[in-house]
Amino acid sequence: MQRVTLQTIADRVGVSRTTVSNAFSRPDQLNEELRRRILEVAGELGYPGPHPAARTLRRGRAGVIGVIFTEELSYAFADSYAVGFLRGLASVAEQSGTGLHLIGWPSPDVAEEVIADAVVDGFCLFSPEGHPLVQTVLRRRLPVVTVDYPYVEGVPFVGIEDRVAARTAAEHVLGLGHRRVAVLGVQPAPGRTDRDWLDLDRPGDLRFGAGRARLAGYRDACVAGGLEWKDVVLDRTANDRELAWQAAERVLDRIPRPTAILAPTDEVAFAVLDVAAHRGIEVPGELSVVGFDDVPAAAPAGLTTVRQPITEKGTTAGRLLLDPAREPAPCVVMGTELVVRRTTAPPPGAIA
Amino acid sequence: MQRVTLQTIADRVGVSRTTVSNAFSRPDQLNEELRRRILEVAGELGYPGPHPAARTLRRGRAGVIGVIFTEELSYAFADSYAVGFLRGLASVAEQSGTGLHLIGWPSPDVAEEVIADAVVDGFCLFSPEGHPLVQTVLRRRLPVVTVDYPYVEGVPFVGIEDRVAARTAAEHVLGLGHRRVAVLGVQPAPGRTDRDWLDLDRPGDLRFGAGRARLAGYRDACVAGGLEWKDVVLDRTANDRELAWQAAERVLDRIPRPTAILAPTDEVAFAVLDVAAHRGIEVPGELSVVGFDDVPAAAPAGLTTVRQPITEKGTTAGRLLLDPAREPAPCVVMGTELVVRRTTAPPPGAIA
DNA sequence: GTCCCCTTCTTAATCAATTCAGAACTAAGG
DNA sequence: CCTTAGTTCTGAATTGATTAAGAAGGGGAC
Repeated sequence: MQRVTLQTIADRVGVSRTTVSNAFSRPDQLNEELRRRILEVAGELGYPGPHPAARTLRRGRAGVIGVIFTEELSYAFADSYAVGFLRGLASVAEQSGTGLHLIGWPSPDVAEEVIADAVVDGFCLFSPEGHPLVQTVLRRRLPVVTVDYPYVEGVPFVGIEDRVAARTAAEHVLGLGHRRVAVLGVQPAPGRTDRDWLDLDRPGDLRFGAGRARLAGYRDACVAGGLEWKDVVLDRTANDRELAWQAAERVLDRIPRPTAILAPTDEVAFAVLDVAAHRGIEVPGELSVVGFDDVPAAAPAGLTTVRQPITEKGTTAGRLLLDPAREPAPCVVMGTELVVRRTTAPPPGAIA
Repeated sequence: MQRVTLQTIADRVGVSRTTVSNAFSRPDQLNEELRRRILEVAGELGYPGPHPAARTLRRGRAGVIGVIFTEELSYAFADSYAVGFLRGLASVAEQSGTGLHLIGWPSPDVAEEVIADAVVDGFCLFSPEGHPLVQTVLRRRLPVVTVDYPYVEGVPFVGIEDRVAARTAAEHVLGLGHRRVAVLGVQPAPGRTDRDWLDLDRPGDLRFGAGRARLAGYRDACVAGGLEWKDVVLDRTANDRELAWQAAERVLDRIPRPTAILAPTDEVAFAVLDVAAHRGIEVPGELSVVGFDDVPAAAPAGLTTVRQPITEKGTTAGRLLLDPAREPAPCVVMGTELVVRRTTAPPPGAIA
């Protein structure tokens, strides 16, 4: 059984391949009556429609943009921040009939292959933790926009001032009078690295984006507030419920216990709140907690956090990708805002 | 400036196009030294690698599967059930280097076009509410698996026994002694239909899948339990925070107030719990609530609900799609389980 | 010396469409 | 009657690769 192509139909109807193509793609180019006959024959033969790959090849447009994650795809869906971003991106993409091709990172090799093989019109690098595959992506010479990290000269960018934003969060807590402060850092998913990225003075590395920047912001505020950075309780975790829970336990078991915890993401902050509830530690009476992102669940939970325009980041990235390229490459830095809710208060024993 | 293709490189190096192709795709087919030279020239010329569309065309394999949603993509990311499913699907897809092409449904026309134009090796129809685009999808004559709804003869299927599962949920509540029961139904996103789908005796329609089945299950239990179906408070909502909230308000404002609410999804159940909390209605003292799905947030919230294997549905669907086709088309019906937690109890005034 | 195989490379066909330039014909305007 | 325009269709070129078949050359076995 031979495959059914435009030619098959053309032969059957007795017209040229061009005419059949027009019947599908440019109805105004042929007689309505003939077109009906062609479509009818196509139906009889079970023609699946013009072959998308052939069409893409000839037209030079795929109608799809690739979204690349630093982590496994499953992780992307598990994280509210990522989900919110995708929501924004999807909403502008679907307006122009553009699909999303999601690309995860099961292993560097596979990712590299998938990126090289993706039938797309452009890429969105969504990488809160920086992205080691930037070069692979740039090699494709397609429009690209990076989100959060890394910032690459000449490549459109969307992000926030992580360091500054983190600093305001820390200042809020210090301003309330806290002196025993703990800071949690996110690192890329477990096993991704064994280097001591908590060392903020080590030169930059694409792999550690927002996480390190936020950490640096916390330090800025602590140092400015008269705390020794080495006295601040420091621990690391990943943006993963299980690991965050463990980190929260470690920090809350410290003696003396910190009176405030700065979490690098809301997900981590929730883990801290859960552990505190389990331990019977009162929030904010005995413990203040600050998150980062202001994911949808933060408001109902009463979490004090730094709001960033999650969905808007997505829509902006989408527009940058779909709009005709501009010079110079746009670099959009969005605003953030500290949202004080019910998980922060003066430390116990403070004068009210 | 001419585009750089295999031919450009071939001419420059002085070899045939085939050899250059082999340098990229079949390294064992040529001399290592020559290969190095070819790649070097490719680098100098800024060759972006073999064109994916051309490659796909020739090879007949895209390395991508399309996932089609009944609703807008943004909605897909907002719903924990969908997210969980995608997580499962993504995990098996990425193992075989297969990408996911997500296709939403901004409007029927656009969706139709996107489906026709998607460069994919198969489709997964993810449609808790049934899917009017099945025909469009089948026309592509690619492997397909439908999830939840609809079941199409000859097409692999993954789902659960929604009606039976819903029935056990209702039986649980009735068994506790509740007689004033309210049932909420999900319908597709607002504006998708104006037909009275709450009429369970109306003949089936692809558009109304799990929602109606669950509703029917609730009715089964009520009728069997000696309640008149017309005495059961019935309201409709969509699987959307805002609309669910409004529906919950309507139902809780009824006089006499229902003592138990059966929600068609956990998302809707959460809305009911929120409204109850706002109204100062005690759960489960004054009101019992049952959800459906057992999304991750259900456990911490203590929600009594029907568990279905969300992520496993995704992995199963993925395997069905990627594995060589089998005859007859597999039809996987997965198990469900009532999980009783802290949102259900006997009605107020019942004998303890 | 001949035969056979292996490695390395080339030629030509193929994948399934789109698009540009132009042909054939009809209809209208002057 | 000639010109111009408009509609409808065709032929050939083009998109950028992969692949099967085959040629050229070298080396080893007999």
